Amino acid sequence: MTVIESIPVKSTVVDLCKTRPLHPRPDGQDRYTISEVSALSGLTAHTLRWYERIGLMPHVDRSHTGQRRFTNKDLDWLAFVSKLRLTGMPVADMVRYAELVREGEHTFDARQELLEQTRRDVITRMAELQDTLAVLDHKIDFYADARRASERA
Amino acid sequence: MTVIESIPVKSTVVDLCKTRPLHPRPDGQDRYTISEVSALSGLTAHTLRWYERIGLMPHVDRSHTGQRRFTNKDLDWLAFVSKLRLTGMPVADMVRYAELVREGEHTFDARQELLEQTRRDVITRMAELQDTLAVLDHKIDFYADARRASERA
DNA sequence: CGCTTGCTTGGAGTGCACTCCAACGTTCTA
DNA sequence: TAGAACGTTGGAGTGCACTCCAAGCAAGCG
Repeated sequence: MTVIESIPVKSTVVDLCKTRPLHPRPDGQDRYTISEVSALSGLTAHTLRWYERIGLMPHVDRSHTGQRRFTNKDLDWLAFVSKLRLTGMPVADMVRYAELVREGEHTFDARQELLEQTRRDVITRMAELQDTLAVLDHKIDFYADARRASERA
Repeated sequence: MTVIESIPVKSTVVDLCKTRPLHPRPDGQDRYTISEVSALSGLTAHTLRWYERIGLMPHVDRSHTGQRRFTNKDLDWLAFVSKLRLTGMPVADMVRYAELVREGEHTFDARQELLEQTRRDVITRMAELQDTLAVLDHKIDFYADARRASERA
């Protein structure tokens, strides 16, 4: 009951590059409206515009009337950004990373360092969560025991 | 290099109840000022007052002039609350839990359910973090490879 | 063509969890 | 007993990450 479930560790080798449809449309016909991207990415249209404004998106292509048309590349970037958000990385740091990407290949080292720091933060956070699990289980057991005792009475 | 370090799983049996000084002062002489509690708990004095105001602390004892005097019991509660914070539980939910505690033993079931939901959330979050780790490692490896390639050149 | 739905903008608003302020009273140390 | 350091309050302010608004074009359908 108290046993800590081992988190199923995904196979480390990335084997999903071909197994799921990476892009709804093939390159060349990849011009998505903001609401399509919203549905695909899980981010609201508001958030997509805001990401662009703060520099977390490279400038998005526009139709002849000025409406946004996102590409497959934009979709990939948003997927990566969403992963970074899940790590708990602050938006300001993600903007910093986006700037480094814009600056070109000479920023590879800085980008690697940023990601390695993020990785360390994730490891730390996982250890914290593991600790809280022990406390939670301890309390849950206490209440479960109390229930059993009262049922016997 | 890409291998996911297994998070050291703490022994589940709680063996720390006696091994570290649980309370700086023995019961009976346990009257701590707010700044002492701040130092002991890692929470600021501001936050301690705020916790009391919103009902996340039971009402704290006062000196004859109205200054707060915290007890060992208060310290224990704060330690538990800090653990709950680390789970990512919103403050509003922690206040709900505190209310249940104030209402007495007939809320054991509700408290257990609240903690079990929190436990599920923690497990989910850990899985998310594990996923981000795979993406992070993938990118880090890419940059490391690029560096090795440029060094050979 | 008209209608509905969608997209545009700058700027303002929201919710959370603190964090700080002013103006004062208390406690400790020399 | 002076002075520094600490404590009190209600209420206002901060930083983050969105989230929404109004007013006005744009796009797709019968």
